[in-house]
Amino acid sequence: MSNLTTNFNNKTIKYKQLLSNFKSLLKKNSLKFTVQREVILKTLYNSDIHLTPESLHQLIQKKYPELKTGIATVYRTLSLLEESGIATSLSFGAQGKKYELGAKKHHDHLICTECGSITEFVDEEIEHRQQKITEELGFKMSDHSMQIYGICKKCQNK
Amino acid sequence: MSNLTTNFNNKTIKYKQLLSNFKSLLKKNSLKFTVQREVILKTLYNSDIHLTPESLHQLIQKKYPELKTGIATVYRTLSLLEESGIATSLSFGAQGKKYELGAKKHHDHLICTECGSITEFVDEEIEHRQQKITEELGFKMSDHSMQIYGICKKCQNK
DNA sequence: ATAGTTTTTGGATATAATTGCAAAAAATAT
DNA sequence: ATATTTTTTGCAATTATATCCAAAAACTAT
Repeated sequence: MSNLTTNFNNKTIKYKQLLSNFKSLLKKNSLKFTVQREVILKTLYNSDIHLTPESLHQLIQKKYPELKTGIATVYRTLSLLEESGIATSLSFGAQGKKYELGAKKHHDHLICTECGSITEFVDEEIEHRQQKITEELGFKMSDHSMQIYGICKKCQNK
Repeated sequence: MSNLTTNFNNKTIKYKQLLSNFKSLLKKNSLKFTVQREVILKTLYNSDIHLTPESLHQLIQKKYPELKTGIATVYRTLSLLEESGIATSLSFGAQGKKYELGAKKHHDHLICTECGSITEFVDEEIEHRQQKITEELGFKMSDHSMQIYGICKKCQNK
């Protein structure tokens, strides 16, 4: 499975800092810093909504048409970002996956199964428990992801 | 590919009970009870490992060749089972999805990124917090999923 | 049991995601 | 700077997953 090495953890971060983290991650794993990878990272950073690989690809094609970035590269880079903990993906069953930078600050997700909206939240207590549980089981945690599915307030009032 | 699963707190329900739940769910939603749906449920029930749609399909074809169950039906039924909370899927990035019956008792997952093994666990405190958080946010929770990624004990000692 | 209605099915088709490969770009060595 | 090595890229091919549709099966009402 994944064999990437990472060493920084995720806090709210300026793009410059993020980029520098990304670069050192690449170097550490003998990967190359390419203009496509940068553009993908930057576009994700500048988007405040969760993007699908497809929509991210379209955004990039429109903004940087001269690059002719292929969809395969978008998929590959998103996987890379996810494996290294820089981005996170949310599963939407039939509707595919959506990505976001996980670099802001760690948080979990409430997903409305009616309208697809995503609400983020952080709960220290849960984070704590997770740490404790993994320790008890002799597991060395590197990452986690949690989603709660249900119906949001708006959709309940319809 | 590794596959061992450890169950803690495994309150397995009887197949008869599960089947009856499934039937009433179908009726409630004006869906029909078909032999294909039963075979898929039963095969999932009888497997103690997490199955991909593809491997589930192969198992069924081998055991019930006269049914000529199509892969599309397997996918459709798995989605149905997941939506209704009877089964859960775990994402494995490039390696696709794996399904299990969620009917035993709710649990979360520790996934080893080294060997791919899955360990299940339940933590009441986390379950509690989840409930509380969703209530506070006016959300009506129907389901949730949590995965912790890291390195398992075995793989650490290599 | 039979006929009428509704839903599901398998197969084909369409879309999403991944992978192989030769050419191109990036890093390294000279 | 240029040549050599390593990795990435885009495209095409493949595999995974979802959807369309006509025929078949399940249910309902007689």
